[in-house]
Amino acid sequence: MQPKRKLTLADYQTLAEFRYALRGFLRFSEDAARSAGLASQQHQALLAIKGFAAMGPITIGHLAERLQIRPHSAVELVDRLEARRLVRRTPAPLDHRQVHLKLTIEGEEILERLSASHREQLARMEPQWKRMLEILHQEPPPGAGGTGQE
Amino acid sequence: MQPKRKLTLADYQTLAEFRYALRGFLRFSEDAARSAGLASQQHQALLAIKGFAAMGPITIGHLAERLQIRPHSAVELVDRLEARRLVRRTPAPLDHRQVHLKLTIEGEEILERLSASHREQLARMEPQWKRMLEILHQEPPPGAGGTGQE
DNA sequence: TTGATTTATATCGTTCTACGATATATTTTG
DNA sequence: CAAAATATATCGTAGAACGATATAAATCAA
Repeated sequence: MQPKRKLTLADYQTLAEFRYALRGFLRFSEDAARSAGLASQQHQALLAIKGFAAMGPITIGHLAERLQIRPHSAVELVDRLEARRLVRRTPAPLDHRQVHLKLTIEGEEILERLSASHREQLARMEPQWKRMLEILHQEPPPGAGGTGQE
Repeated sequence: MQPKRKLTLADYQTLAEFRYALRGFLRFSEDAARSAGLASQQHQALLAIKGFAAMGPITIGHLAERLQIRPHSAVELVDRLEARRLVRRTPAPLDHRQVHLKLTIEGEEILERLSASHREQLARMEPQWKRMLEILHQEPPPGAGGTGQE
């Protein structure tokens, strides 16, 4: 359970840089969603519904799993999306407890715009992220752990 | 401003997979922070303070920039951290408007534990993330865009 | 130096999202 | 058919960030 080696200042810096990059992406995404009139989680829900489509219509429970939230939180999220006419609930024919979710035309349109800009942004960020992930992955050679400062 | 090519179902799936992986990491991080008795943002603030240390003591304003939040939100975050004795404010000697932030011993200890587990988790996730980022980066050849399912 | 402007931090009230606890409807099990 | 399990829904609460605004310190203009 103990870490294999002591963390150096450089390790903290790398972790902090990674978080900074992550925050940068999340802010981009949040701003993009807000520009489209959505909360970030609403955008992510649209994407999860659309991305699941190939496996059949998604239920509230599956949506919750994809977003890593509790099912009853997904209920509330879908409530908001349905109020904005971006998603529609349909009772599942086989199991009447379940609800199937489907994007409306408007939901599809908003998601398409957001997905296009996200794909571009992720492509832009890819080299930086890759570099940071590699640094985090590899163990530095012994004696090479310094502060890296000055 | 228009996307270069139409998004395929596979594109949505890849974007959704990427978000799913991201959510997975964020949930891991949130759970880890919660286990240490912290909110996720509190953990991220500790990391940002520590990671900035090589560039000198961090101010509220710099912390806000690193976390991509407004300065007055950083104030509130630091309020909570100081209440838990994880961070201490010190008036900046040169500019008395500024405040310098420093981790307490307890703050250092908690951060060290969390950073070690995060480094391991990121190393675990690295291959998957790298793969997804590459897929998002490269343009698929024309006619190759399918659903990718089954 | 003094007064105006800018910068850094702080305070207040509000909003959003997720949560725990709980409820209802439907399916499955015995 | 009754009991247990599953899926979705409702209600009240809490945490974090925000906009608007306030205060203190530094800088600039003349």
